[in-house]
Amino acid sequence: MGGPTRQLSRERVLRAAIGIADAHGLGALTMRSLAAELNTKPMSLYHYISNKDELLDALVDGVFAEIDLPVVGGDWRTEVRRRSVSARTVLARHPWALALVETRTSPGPATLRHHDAMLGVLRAGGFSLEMTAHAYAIVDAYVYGFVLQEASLPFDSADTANAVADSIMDGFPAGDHPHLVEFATQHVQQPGYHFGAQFEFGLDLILDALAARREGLAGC
Amino acid sequence: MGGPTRQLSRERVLRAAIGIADAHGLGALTMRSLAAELNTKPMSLYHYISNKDELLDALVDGVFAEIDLPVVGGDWRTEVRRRSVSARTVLARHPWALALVETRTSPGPATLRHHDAMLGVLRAGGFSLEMTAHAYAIVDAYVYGFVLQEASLPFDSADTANAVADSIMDGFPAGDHPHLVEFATQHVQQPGYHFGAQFEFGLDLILDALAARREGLAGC
DNA sequence: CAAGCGTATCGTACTTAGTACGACGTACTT
DNA sequence: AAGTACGTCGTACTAAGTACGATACGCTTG
Repeated sequence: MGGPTRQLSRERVLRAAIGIADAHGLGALTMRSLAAELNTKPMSLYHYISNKDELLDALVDGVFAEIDLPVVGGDWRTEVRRRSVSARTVLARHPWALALVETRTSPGPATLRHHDAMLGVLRAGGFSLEMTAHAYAIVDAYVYGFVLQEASLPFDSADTANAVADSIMDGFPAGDHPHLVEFATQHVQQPGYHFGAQFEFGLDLILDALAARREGLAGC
Repeated sequence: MGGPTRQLSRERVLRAAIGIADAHGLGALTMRSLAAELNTKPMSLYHYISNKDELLDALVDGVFAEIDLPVVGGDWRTEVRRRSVSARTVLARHPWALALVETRTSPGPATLRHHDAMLGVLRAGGFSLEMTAHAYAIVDAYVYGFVLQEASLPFDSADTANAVADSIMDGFPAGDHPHLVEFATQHVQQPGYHFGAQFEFGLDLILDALAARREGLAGC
């Protein structure tokens, strides 16, 4: 876009790829669209990435790099909470990333650094190895799953929720799905409703529960 | 496969599609491969599905249909637990389903029935509308996220975990990622390790925490 | 300055996938 | 017996990934 065509670079390629995926979805990210965005031709890209799969791996790692690293010295609850909020924000900004995570199985450097920091914070916080495994699995399951739900919501705001609900309910006998109807009309379609606002409630609930079992002491 | 080519039907098409996705992944599910599996030609399929997108929608709904429906009369904790374990089992059996969930935004009949039952169980269990929203969001985030993690693990068993860990650590200065190394050697590579076994621990932790706040009473 | 070389770029074309269009056959109706 | 509707499929167009090899540009070396 504008200006003389600068030299290509792996950096520029990756940045442009993220831009396309953010703006138009993963489906719009093709070698051709990527080349066009960079004012070049598809085959020129293959000097910086060996194939599209490797490009996708790099994108995932790039997203992980955007997430706040927890600080190993600090209070475990504070650090885990901060990085979880950050992870959720970042993943919501790049909704295509989660779909990729599921397929890619070769973690990049930023991903590894991230995992290492999280494990370090939990261990330093007094969690046993086994409880560290539990805690990390639970927190990440929650974060990923929450983002996944956000991404698959058929609506963005209460406004569109209305229309969507109506269109879905069409074609079903009235009285079917009574709880869904109650939920939609009495909760989702209320003024201040915003699905995303629930994130921190659940996160704190989970962190509380983990704190209570940090060293194996039973519940309350 | 074998026998005279029976009459096609939407049922047979969907069943074959699920079979291919289970066996060889979503990527292997093409209109051509699907046609071949059914001893027919690609264009014949279009009499039963209007396009591939609609096929994918139908697949997602088919997967939801496999999940145990919670019983609205029963104890909320028992029912939510049972259906969550079932959901995790089903989604693990069809690992491609989660990737689809993220893109599809028009829920099918089985999906709606499922949501309705879950909401009903929670409401009947004494949860306020708001706490129902929280509880459902948290439980499902956990279930989805856990399955997502399982699906993206680079290994299936402790055996392969070993090899994978080694190959990943190659190319990094020794001493980098100390916590990751500790975690891998002291925990993941121990005899009985199995990531999936953590599922119920986390689920119970979350259900305990929800029970404690069911009606807004503070923590312990 | 000329010759040579490595690297970045790109033109062409092959392959796989989704699917539009319309022809064909079979079975059931009238 | 003739028509009709529906299921089937042959052909072909489009989009996308990428192999192969040619080209072009800039830097080194004699």
